[in-house]
Amino acid sequence: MQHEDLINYIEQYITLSDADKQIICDSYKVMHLDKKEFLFHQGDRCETEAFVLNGTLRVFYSDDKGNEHVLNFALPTWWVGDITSFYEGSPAFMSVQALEPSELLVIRPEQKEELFKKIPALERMFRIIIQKHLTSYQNRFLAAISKTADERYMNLLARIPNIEQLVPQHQIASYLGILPESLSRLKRKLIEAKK
Amino acid sequence: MQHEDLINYIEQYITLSDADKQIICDSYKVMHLDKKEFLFHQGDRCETEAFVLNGTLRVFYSDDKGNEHVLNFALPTWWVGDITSFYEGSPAFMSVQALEPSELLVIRPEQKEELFKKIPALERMFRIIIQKHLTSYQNRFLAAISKTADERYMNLLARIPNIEQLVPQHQIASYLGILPESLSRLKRKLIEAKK
DNA sequence: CGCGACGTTGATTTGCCTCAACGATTGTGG
DNA sequence: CCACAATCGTTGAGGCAAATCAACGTCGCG
Repeated sequence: MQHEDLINYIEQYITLSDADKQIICDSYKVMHLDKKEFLFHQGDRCETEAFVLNGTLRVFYSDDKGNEHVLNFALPTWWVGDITSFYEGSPAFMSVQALEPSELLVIRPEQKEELFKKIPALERMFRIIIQKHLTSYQNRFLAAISKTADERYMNLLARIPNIEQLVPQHQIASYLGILPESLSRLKRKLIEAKK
Repeated sequence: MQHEDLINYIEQYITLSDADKQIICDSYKVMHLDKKEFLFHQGDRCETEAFVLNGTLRVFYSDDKGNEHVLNFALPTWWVGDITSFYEGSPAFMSVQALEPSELLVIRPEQKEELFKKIPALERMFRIIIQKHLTSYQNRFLAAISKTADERYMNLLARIPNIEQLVPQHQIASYLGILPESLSRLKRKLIEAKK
């Protein structure tokens, strides 16, 4: 059953009847992304919100100079989407692209409205998830202005120990807000300091 | 009528009956803060969510080294609070302090639950507000890693032209993520460049 | 009045960027 | 299947933005 991980995830937050589970399975469709394929592009409307079953994705913003900045990664059991675009229909602020072949469970805005009507308790879960995202970006911002790149890197490693195996190094550099060259030097410095 | 500004604000989002307005007026209590007084402290539970009627406040985080970082200001018609602490009862991530004598309309968690039951359309409004906050912090983060302090300062001035009259300069520096000395130099450079 | 809060200026240091070059690996078309 | 291109990580030299440390003037207020 492909929806098993999602059901388990939701049951961390709320209790589901068998009927609820069936509704959820019917609402979320399996979707495959090839490596480098996009879930949606910055500027387009984001019409899919996704739960990652497996694979790895990156969420990034392209600035006016054409530089890409990784806002986040998306790993199994994480949610990915542009909520403002998804709910309000505005152009997406960022792009989402698979770094590896990935399996997702996706839902569209109308279906999500339906789902909320059928299982109102889900509203609470998603509200909490949005709050966590908000806190996460507050922390990223604080780290960006008050910590060195070394500290931010160590911090990332502490949160996602196997991140190096999951995404290429220049994507990690982008996530940290530095250049690949700087991350390379930084890592060497850390290794030499450890001796 | 002290709740007038709040009613006007809400009516930008949803339509209110006279009965709704009465409910809102009953739910939000007027609160006064003296200069330097706190709405709540980092680490405490945030039991008040506030709508600013007038005055100026700062939202800030104290890091492990004791340095304070301004996450945001709060000006008339802005909301201020720690949503995660407010809803989940966790310790507040930041502190909120009045920079000037300020008038607020405040609500407590239980009252807000009541309010949502009576006027469900408000849930939608607050969801949109949270999304805007999320987008705002994404932008702050991106600016912090990809723009110079000059650009961030110009950006702030564009968004809040009279910010210099509202808050002292070292608070602005903190908001920008730089030291007061740097902001002072930066401003002189901009003035000289203009000549 | 005198103290503390605030802003300014100077000298020096540091963290990361910029530009450039170069191996190693991956992947792709002939 | 090989050859060549593209992608990725590393290393070096030099530069710049902002931090750091320190000193000083001004203003407002108890």
